[in-house]
Amino acid sequence: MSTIQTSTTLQTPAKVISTTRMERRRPKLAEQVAERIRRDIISGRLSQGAMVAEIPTARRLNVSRVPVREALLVLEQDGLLVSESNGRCRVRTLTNTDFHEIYGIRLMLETTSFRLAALQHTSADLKSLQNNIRLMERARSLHKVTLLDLEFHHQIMQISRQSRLLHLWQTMRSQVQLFTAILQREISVVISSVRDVSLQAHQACLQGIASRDPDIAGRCALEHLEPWQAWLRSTRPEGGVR
Amino acid sequence: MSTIQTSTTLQTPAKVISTTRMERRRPKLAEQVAERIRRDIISGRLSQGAMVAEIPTARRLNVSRVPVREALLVLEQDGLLVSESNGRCRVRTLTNTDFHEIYGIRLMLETTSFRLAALQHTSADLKSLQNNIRLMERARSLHKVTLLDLEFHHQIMQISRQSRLLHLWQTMRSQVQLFTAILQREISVVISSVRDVSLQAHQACLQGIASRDPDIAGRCALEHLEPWQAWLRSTRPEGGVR
DNA sequence: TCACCAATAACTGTATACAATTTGCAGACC
DNA sequence: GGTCTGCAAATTGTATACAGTTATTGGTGA
Repeated sequence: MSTIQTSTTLQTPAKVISTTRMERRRPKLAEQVAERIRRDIISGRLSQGAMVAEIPTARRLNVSRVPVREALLVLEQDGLLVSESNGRCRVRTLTNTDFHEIYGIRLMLETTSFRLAALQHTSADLKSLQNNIRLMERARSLHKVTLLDLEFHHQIMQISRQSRLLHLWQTMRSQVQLFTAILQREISVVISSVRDVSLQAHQACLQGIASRDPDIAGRCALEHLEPWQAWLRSTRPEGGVR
Repeated sequence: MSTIQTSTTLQTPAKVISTTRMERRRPKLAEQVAERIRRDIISGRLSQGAMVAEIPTARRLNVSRVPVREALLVLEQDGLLVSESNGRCRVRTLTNTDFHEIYGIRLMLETTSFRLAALQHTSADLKSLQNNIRLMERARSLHKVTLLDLEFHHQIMQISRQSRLLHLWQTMRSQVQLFTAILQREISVVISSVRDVSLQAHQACLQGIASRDPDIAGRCALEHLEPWQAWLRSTRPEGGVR
């Protein structure tokens, strides 16, 4: 009993240690468990409000309770779980208010990162972003497009070179993913249109950052997220986030 | 072996369970341990770069390793500890770059909360802030002033009524406290001057929020934090945060 | 004196054990 | 039928055990 059982229906990342003697430590079980539960929540296999108990989870994944406990602690920090007063955990239920909140927080973080990126980027950074755009042009699945989109924004966070900003983003990232996944399940989206909209927006973002003007770059963040805001407002107008 | 030993030199919060059958659960050991280590770091009893190992800490606090492990996980999330590739934890060492970063993140969070507070506050909220100011007028110790200052900003976060903004603030809060504590240890400050400066700034903040204009309120956040920024720049100009 | 190596001590990662609490259910009682 | 009660099962909080890994120390040879 030492590795997560891979026989169930869920796919495994199979992140074996790269043999290239990188300074990469063997991923702790807790991390694997957290990642697995995270995927289950985002994919909807664990539905909102579902209880996530330590013992059944540990049994299901064929590990002891200790790594599960730590995983749950992390997932609670990430806002995917809420712990009740009796210590039990449930998958967080997202309301429309939560959607607005997540949107607002994301706007705050991205505006800051865009501004910093505009001030601090190197030509290599721009190339990297350009590459992401090229990859998205060729993407043929919604999943791939979604991943590349997230990666694009992550790259900009990294370009801003602020470990704490990146950290806050990582904290919110799971919720953003959950948010996106839920929306995609609710509304039927067409791959090509999503990709084209994203591409257009990303190209604008890249230009804004390249301009080295933080105000222009910051406005790009706002404009990129605006469509979501509009859609949210039309769905249910629930107090302004900004 | 079940409660944190209180015999050492460190004071204890003595947060006994309120017998008033509140829906308040008994605080877990992990939380108490985390709080204790947090205090030790902020107060400087645990110096920067010091190793915080599980077994000695568990022995010192007279608990088992499990609560300590969870506490360390939380404190790492809070940015007070960094874990090395071998799994060991050290107290984070703050450089001047970190000071700038923390200042920048705080400015981002506070600007957002000030804007939201301007839009959403009730008269009770303003009364509460006013009360904080009154208490500070009477404060006679630097410690008290510092606590009230933090409480003032915390209140504004709460007024903005965004659980995730509050959560990100809580995540950064320890580092802000550490930041402040270190500065106060480095530069000799006079109680009355700190209090007077804070009071003046807080009064301006209150007015800005009361104006219900998010732009004015946001500018208050900037102006409140500006002195720190100036001081930081004069100490060592290290790349603009904004 | 310095480099190298082995034995040992200490620490982390994970599993298991146990006590206290909570939940759920079955049957008694109104 | 509905509600109360008490027992059994499940779950959490904490402690301990054990294996594998890392740091340390002390000694040996050049």
